[in-house]
Amino acid sequence: MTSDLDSVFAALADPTRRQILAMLLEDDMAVTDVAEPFGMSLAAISKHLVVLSRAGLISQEKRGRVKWCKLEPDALRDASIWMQGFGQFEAINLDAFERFLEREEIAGRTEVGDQS
Amino acid sequence: MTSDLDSVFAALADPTRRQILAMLLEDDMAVTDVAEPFGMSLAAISKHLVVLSRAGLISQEKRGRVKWCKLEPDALRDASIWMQGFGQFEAINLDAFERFLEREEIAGRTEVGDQS
DNA sequence: GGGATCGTCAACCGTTCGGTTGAATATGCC
DNA sequence: GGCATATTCAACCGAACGGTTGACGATCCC
Repeated sequence: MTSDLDSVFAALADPTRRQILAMLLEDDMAVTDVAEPFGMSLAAISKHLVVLSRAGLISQEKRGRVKWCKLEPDALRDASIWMQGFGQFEAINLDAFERFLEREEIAGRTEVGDQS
Repeated sequence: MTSDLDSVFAALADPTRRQILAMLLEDDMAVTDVAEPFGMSLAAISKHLVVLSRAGLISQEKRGRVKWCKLEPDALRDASIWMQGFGQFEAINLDAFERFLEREEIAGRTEVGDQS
């Protein structure tokens, strides 16, 4: 739900967003601090954070007037499982991968008749 | 180069393309056969294949008049390493991940002054 | 209350994306 | 040669993306 592959991969496809994730790997950060290293408006960063948030890759909690951003690495779990099914880079839970493919196929089929 | 994270993740962000990859997991396929299960024009599938090809996720070899599509799972390697650095889902080569982050950061910086 | 700070909203802009259709280019086969 | 098959090209379309700017709403603090 929160972390479907479409939104997760789309979120990861932007280098700014990947860099934000890498920054959050170190520690939680306020939006303004996230924006600081980028030569980009705060609004732009805010939008990137929305994308990451919708993909489930981060969570945001407002404390006072500052909104703290926190990495949510679990959202990468399904995506990672999906990818690992393709390469045999390391030992993989092939079972999980196959279940995942099935789930996605079903999701794809239901989507067709279910554009809300 | 061929498999930078931008293009790989962008390619994976589309469910049609992920399904194509899953199909190619079974066997190499001709373009027409790839297109068959999708309710979509051949031209659309052809474009998807270009995207996958540019991302390095598949290779295409023309034999006669039919062009065979082959999965190239190695292209997922870097992306997989990148992702695994975030979650501690399984035992990971953290070293590889850190080197990767650095490489990406450098690439990001050079891109700025280098829009050809 | 009032000014500064934090963050988002809304409108806009140019580009890319995912799809279509119709024409064009190979190639295979009789 | 000539027709069928396989695939791409080119032009077009609407929607989504990534960014900007300026106004706005909260919150902190004096």
